[in-house]
Amino acid sequence: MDFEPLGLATDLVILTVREGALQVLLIRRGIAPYKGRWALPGGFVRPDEDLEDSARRELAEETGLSSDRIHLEQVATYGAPHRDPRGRVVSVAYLALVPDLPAPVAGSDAASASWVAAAEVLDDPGRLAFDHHRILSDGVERARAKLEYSPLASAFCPPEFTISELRGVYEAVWGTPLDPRNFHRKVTKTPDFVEPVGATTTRDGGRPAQLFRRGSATILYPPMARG
Amino acid sequence: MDFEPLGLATDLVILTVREGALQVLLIRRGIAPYKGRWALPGGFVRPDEDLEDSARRELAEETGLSSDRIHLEQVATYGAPHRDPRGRVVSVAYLALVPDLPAPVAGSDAASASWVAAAEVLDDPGRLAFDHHRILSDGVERARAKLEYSPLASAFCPPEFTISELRGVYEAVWGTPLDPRNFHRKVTKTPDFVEPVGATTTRDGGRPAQLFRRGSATILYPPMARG
DNA sequence: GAGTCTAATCGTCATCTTGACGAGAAGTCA
DNA sequence: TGACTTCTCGTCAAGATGACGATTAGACTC
Repeated sequence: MDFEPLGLATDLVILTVREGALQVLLIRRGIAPYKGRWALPGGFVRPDEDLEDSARRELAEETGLSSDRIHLEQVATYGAPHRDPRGRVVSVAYLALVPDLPAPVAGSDAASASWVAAAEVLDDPGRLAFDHHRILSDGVERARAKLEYSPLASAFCPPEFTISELRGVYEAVWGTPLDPRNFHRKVTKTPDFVEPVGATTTRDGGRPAQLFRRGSATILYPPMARG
Repeated sequence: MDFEPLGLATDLVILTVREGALQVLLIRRGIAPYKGRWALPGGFVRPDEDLEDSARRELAEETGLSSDRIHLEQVATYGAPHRDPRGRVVSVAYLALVPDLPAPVAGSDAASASWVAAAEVLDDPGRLAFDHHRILSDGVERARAKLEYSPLASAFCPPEFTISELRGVYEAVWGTPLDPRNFHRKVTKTPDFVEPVGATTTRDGGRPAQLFRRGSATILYPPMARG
C-alpha cells in the first residue's frame, strides 16, 4: 500500500472540578506552529501504539496520573485537511475526568501547563490553537451529557465524598444550581449510584455529612435532570 | 514533518428498517485481504478530503443516496496497530440512517452489496472482516441510544409516515414490542416531535391513520422509554 | 455553655409521566 | 351485513419531580 503523508495524533480534554468550577488542563505551546498559544495537551501516536494507549500516555505525562482507574473515553476525531499547518494531521480526541489533584500538575514536557476555567475558554473562541476550541467544546458537552445518564460525576471526586460534594460537581459542570434536598433524594434513592461508607465528615462545614463511595451502577435510569 | 506510514479510512454502518427488522448494508470484499468475506462499506480518505465528506462519498457510492439530508454522524475511530494486515490503517466509523430504499442498492464498485439483518450479524462475531463486528456493534448501540433522546427514528421513515410506522422503527431497532396506545400518546404529546400532515392513509390496514412528518424538535425530553 | 451559623437530612404536597389496559371509531374484506 | 384490523381516546394507580418547610448535628463566638 502506498499511503499519503499523514500524521496521527491524540488530543486530550482533561477536566476537573476545582474551586467550584469546571476547569480544563491547557498547555502553552513551546514550539511552532502556534508557539506561545494555549492548546490542549496531546501528541503524535507512536508507530506501534493503540489510540487509547497514546491518550493514556499523554495523560500520564501531563498530570502524573498513570492509573487505569482514570476515566478516559474517546470523543471524536478531527481530520479537516488543513487543520494543522504542518501537513495533514488527524487527531483523535479523548476526554479524561480527574479528581481535584492534591499535587500541582506534575513535571511535563510542555513549556507550561495550567488549569483554566472551562467557561472562560469556551467564551473566547480564539484562545486555543488549531481547532482545539471545537474539540474542547465537544468534550465539555460530552461530559455534561454523561453526568445525566451515568454515575460518572464521582470520577471528579475523591474516593470518599459527600452528597453535597457530588452536587457541587453537577453544579460546576452544568453551570446550574440544584436543590440540595431533591438532589439528595435522587442520589440516595437511585439504586447503586452511591453506597454509604459508614463515616461522616465535617469538611464542608455545617452538620456532619455522611461519606459515600461510588456504587456499582453504570447507567442512571431515570437520568439526572439538568436544572 | 516526517510521518509514519499510515492509512486513513472511513467505514460506514448504514442502517435501515426493512420488513420489520433492523438491517445493515454489507459488501462482499472483492480483493484481499479478507477477499470474499463480508465487511462494512468504506474506503480510504482522499488527500484533500474531510472525514465526513469521505463518508458521504462512500455512502453515495454504495447506496446512490447523495442527499445531504441523510443523517450521518461519526461514531468512533479504530486504530489498533494491526487491525489491518496491509499496514497501519486508522478507520473513522460513521453511522448512517436511511429510509427503506424503494430502489435496490445502486450500482457500486463493490463486488456485491446487500442488506442483512443486524441481529444475525451481531450474533456471529466471525462474520465480518477486520474489526468490523466491533464497529457494527458500536454503531447499532449508538443508533439504539439515539432513538431514546432524539427524534431520529423518523430518519428511517419516508417523509410522511404514520405513528405506527414510527413505532415499527422503534420496535425493530430496540427489538422490543411497545404498547401502541402509550407510544401514540407519548409521540403526539411530545412538542414538535412530529407534526400532522392533515391526510390519512390505510396502507397499514385497519382504521385509517393520520400522516405525520418530522417536527422541529432536536432532543426528546423526557426521553422515550426503551421497553 | 448558650446562642448563632451552616449545611445535612427528612417530610409534605401538588403535578407530571408512565405502564397497563378498556373501549369505541373507521376503514377493508368476504 | 358482519368480521377483522388497526387507530385513537380514556381511565387509573404507581412512581418521579419540583418547590419548599422543618429539624438536626456539628463548629464557632461570646
